[in-house]
Amino acid sequence: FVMKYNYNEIEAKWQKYWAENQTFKAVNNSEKPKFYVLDMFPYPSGAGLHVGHPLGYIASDIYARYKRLKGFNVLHPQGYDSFGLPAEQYAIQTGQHPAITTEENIKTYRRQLDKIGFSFDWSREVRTSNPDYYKWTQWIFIQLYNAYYCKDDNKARPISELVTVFELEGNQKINAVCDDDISIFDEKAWKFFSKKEQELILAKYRLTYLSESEVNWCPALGTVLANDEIVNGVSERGGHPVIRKKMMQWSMRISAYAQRLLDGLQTIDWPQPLKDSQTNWIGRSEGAMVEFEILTPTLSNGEGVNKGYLTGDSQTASTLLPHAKEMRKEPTLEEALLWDSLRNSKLEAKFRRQHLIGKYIVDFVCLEKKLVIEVDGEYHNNKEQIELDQERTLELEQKHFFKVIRFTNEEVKFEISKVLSTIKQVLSSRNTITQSNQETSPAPLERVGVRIFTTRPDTIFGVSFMTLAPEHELVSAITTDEYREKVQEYITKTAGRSERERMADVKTISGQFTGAYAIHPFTDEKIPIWIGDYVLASYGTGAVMSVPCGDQRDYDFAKYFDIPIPNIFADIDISNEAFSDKENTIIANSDFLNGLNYKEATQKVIEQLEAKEIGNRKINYRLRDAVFSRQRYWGEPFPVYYVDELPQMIEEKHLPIILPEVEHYLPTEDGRPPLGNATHWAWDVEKLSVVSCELINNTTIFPLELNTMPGWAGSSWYFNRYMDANNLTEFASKEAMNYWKEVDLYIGGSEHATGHLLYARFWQKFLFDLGYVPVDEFAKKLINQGMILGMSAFVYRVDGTNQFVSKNLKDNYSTQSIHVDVSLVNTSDELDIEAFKNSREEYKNSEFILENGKYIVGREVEKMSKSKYNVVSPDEICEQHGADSLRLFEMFLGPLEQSKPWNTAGITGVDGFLKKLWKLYVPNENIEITDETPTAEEYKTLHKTIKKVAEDIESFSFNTSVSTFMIAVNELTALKCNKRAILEPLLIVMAPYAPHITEELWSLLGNKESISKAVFPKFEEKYLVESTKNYPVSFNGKMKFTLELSLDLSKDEIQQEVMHHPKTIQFLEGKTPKTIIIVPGKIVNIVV
RNA sequence: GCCUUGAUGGCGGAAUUGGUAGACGCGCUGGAUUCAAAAUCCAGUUCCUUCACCGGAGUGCGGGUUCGAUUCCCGCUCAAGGUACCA
Repeated sequence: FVMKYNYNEIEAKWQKYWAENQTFKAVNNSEKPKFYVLDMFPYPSGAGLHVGHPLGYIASDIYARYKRLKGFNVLHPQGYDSFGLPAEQYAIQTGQHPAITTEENIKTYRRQLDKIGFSFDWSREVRTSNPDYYKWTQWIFIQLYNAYYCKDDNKARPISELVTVFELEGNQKINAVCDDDISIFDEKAWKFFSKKEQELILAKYRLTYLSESEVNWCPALGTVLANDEIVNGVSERGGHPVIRKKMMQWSMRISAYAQRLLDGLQTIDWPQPLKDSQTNWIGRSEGAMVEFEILTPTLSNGEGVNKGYLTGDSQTASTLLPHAKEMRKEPTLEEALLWDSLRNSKLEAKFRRQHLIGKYIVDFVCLEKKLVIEVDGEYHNNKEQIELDQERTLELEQKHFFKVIRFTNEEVKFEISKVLSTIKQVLSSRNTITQSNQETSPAPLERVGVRIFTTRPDTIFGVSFMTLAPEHELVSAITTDEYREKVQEYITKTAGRSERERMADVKTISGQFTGAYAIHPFTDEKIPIWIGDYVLASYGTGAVMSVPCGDQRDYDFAKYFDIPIPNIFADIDISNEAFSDKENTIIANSDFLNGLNYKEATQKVIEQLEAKEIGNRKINYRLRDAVFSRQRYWGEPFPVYYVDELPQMIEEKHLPIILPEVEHYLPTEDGRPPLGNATHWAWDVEKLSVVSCELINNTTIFPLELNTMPGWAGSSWYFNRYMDANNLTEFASKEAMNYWKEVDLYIGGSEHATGHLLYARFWQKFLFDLGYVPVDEFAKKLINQGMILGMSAFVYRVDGTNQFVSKNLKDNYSTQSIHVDVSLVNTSDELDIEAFKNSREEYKNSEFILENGKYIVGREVEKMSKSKYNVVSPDEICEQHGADSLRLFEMFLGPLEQSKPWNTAGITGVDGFLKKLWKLYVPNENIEITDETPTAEEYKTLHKTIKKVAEDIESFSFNTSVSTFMIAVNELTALKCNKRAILEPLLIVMAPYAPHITEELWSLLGNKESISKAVFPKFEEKYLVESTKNYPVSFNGKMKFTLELSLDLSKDEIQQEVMHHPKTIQFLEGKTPKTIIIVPGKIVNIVV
């Protein structure tokens, strides 16, 4: 019986033992302190794991095992983010159900993970595609739908509270996050709104809401594409045209949490670069919102439009306005009659006639009271016309929040006094509407002005023009006839370029004057209004005040179009470029701002703007609400059905709503999402179940939502589910969550910085607001593991031949480099020529130009990927070197957070170490151990190892631990140590890194229980105390020799010893030192 | 452009509050063992000069602070990642 280090056998044995004994199962209550170590769960792709994937898992596993040894109750779970695109695409190609391929992939993943010996508690496994799991994803969605964000409390609250307030006093006092286009209404108006109108208003407050947003639709592929799947306006795959298509989609009001997401970063220990990218992504900028009044020459002749009573839709305004003028000139008899009566009666409201609202010209309107009066002609009996009128009323009421009342010609002609009294009555029931409630629009809605956001309100006197995005809604309304053609031409030109093209091409300056002018709020000067595509419609208000002296883009624009560049900075030369240094700004030529610095001037100008009610302080965020709908099959279905186009949540007790079966995984031919193919996808409100689509009658059976949720839905809360993964009645029990609270250590890739990690923080804060989770940041500490890069290998084909030339001879030829599979190359970069020839038909008859009888391949570090033939699988490493070797080697490669190339050749180092370790315990054929007292030297080695490794693990410096182990084993081998008092604790220290070999040796030493139940040895300083120090003696800071001296010596005694040393005398060459620096226990430095 | 991180032998990397630069491992060179190979063991391995000793230079580049700088400060170069006409 020979005890050999047979890693395959040993590793299989212990993996089986751990599984059978449920060694790593965590309990939800314990005397021990808790510790939660989490990995980002993987998407189980068909390709399986490569050696880069387990890097973070190994690190977290070491940490988890270490914490167990340190006496913690450790939760270390694992699961699968199993909804996703690749399975769906595979399904489209093969017809194979994504659930089946996903299941297969998970099996592969599990097998691969098990081989590496992780200490996961698999009893808590989650899969996002599992109905028991996505039931709760749907549940959270419903909670979001039923909540709004209250700015007074700075948290989410139930939407039902909002309804109560609306019923009592309307929305006038509500301070909540909502859509920009909300209007003010009182309780009477609220009651006046139809159910549908009320729902549409509530939608503007809900934390998840439907809105029309654009998607990239590729008709040829019949699918929606992500931005990065489009290159130059055509699909990356196939090069088919892509069109922008508007679709009703769910959005998440993450913008409500912008400030808290920012503030929360202060409280969590996450990597600075990651915090920085979240900070940038949220993009908070402080400044002011300012409204500039517009002079609109074309409109100034007409009635009621010169000074800002424009309510028309910019798209149609230009064509409708002349029409309205015409109608004003030639009113019908009835219109004229009513107009006179309205003016003569003592109504306190001001009416306008033939006024543009949205895309309609209404007969009479009182803007202050938001009341529209329409007089119908004789065609009102026509059925078609009635429908049109209804549509018109609906839009005016819902979109523009006007009350519409109608009279017939007959009523006006014969019963004018009754008509007037009705009008009076309605007027008195309506509150005066003067202000929109939200801070982004401080001015009355009816005023024509252009609102801009600026971070430099202090430079307002430097404004010499304004620029609007070409898509800005006011553009066509303000453009003068003189410039209309050119403006239209410019708009058409820029619309033809995609956002991407526009962004890529930042050098070309382009723009067009509109003919319109704004009025400077302080100087009353005329400011020309331009349009230019350097202004983005999607940021701020889509309009800027251009201060060429203070902003380089404005400067370049002004230079290009010969617009004046007034200088408002004291003593700054702006003849070559703009000056944008806030810190060194002193304002000049700016009336009441003269002489002030950036901060003072900003403060003062905002005060003035607020006093004049044309502007206010404003914090703007770049963060947009997140689109939450995907036109995909393999995702969570929404628990939503539609009644009269209004979304309805399915009651929580009927969840989960299970993903239906479909025949095809592509969208339907008419462009509906894949769930449009489902035959059973309708909601029966009586049976309370999903039924056949054929039964839809829109009275009791309604269509279900066809979109599915995005990939980040399931991953935004899974860390909470692990705390109580098998709970059937709650997403996790209160007790479990109060015990585990949050993740203590989260390890994963930095690529999730602005996706998963931001959304997950958002959901956690939301769940916290509603009292469902105990903390509002889900992960205390986060570490980003670096990427492991592949070492690609290349062969060099001589152009136009079937000859391949070895690396160092290739410069003599004209060659093309071709990726070659790394498995065909040995550790000395030599190509296995026979294997290469057989690898592909086209290489069969290749010839080779060798160097020294060998073919040497070229090497290059690249991302590991199948297409580069540089993938190394952990399976083959486990097979050939063992899991412990793999674990140690991955850690040994370098600092966890750095990216580094993989080179299998280096693994022999840790292989050798493990063999030496084994030999230390089993020097001959049997384990040899004594209970003798160790020597001081042996103790010293052990304790410095304990100290270093504990420090390393706690500072995530896993690579240095491995070298510490090597040093320890080398030293103890040299000492021929076989003392139990040394070798037993040493195993415990190494157990987190190399769990299998340590378990085996631990049991060979006679221990009955798993080493993972042991206690991490206590470090004792006394074993490291030294009596002497080998002092480095430096001259002018350069070390020249060392000198062994007792640590008891005083400074003076050290100086005596050093100065009398022959080497010192030699180096001094007879000179007297200027100073002698002595740091006892550290160094001696002689200055000459 | 902006933000972040980094730059140390042939390679991966170490040096924890400023105190012996290059730990540990790979690779390479030489040796032992072997018929031979693999495996194992021993020695050497920053560069320049030298047979060797001695000596000199040296942590991306240029300055500075300090008795002493890979470490702190200023200016620059390059690389990687994030982000972007963000007003």
